[in-house]
Amino acid sequence: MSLTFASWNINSIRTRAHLVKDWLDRNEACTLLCLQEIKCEAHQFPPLFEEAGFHVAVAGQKAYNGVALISRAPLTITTDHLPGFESDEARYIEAELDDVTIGNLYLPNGNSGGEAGFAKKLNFFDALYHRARALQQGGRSFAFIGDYNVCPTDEDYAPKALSPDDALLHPESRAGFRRLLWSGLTDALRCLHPTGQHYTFWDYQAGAYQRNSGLRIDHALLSPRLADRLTSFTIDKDERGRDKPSDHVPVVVKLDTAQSSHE
DNA sequence: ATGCCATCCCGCGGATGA
Repeated sequence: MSLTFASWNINSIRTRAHLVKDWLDRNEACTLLCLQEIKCEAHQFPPLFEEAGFHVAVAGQKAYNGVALISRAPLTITTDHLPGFESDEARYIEAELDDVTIGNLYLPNGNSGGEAGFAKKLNFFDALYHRARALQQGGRSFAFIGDYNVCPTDEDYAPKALSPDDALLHPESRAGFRRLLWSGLTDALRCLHPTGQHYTFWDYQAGAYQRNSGLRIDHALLSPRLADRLTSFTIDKDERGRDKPSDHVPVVVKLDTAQSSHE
């Protein structure tokens, strides 16, 4: 069957629960929404989604980070942390939806905390690579979607939107992303739109959105069989223009019906 | 120019974000 799923760094779900609910109501084809930076613990997650019939799974923590899944279909949670990422920070939750495994991730920014902070970012990339290998070896179709906090190439950020030494541009950050591609994953946006500016984040400061001074940092990486089913990747840029928006916008992946195997 | 803006915390300014 076809499958549509999405990712949105919401920058506090308690502040923007109504925006998410409105978005879900206008995007009925979206089966699963992956959220990052919910910035609360599970018991603080707004109840309106479950009250409206959605299935909700939360890996939360106080004040910072936190990821969640909001689904129209029942989910099986496989893990609420990324194996091999040695941290208590809530940055990963993974679920099975039919025959597809979805990993929802919030990668460390890497600009704070000095060398240890940047090492944490690289550690997450390394753990994600090993998670990909494990899922591949288990024969699973999977997608890693979320806020990767990396601009993969110079085409993925507006001139002067970041300082040249920013952790989002660091060669080792980009190498971590490329290593996932080399393991066989497909960058869904670049598969369909090989060139051009396709930003997913605009800073709150200095009129970045009005100047289109953005970044492409929210990505979906697809395993080979899912990449074969990819039909569209859309960036819901209009959400950035709403009242009190997140600084990120939703990205939506559509997959066609799986082909049945012959012989 | 490392601020501009926005979130969180049992706040009264600081850490974090990217």
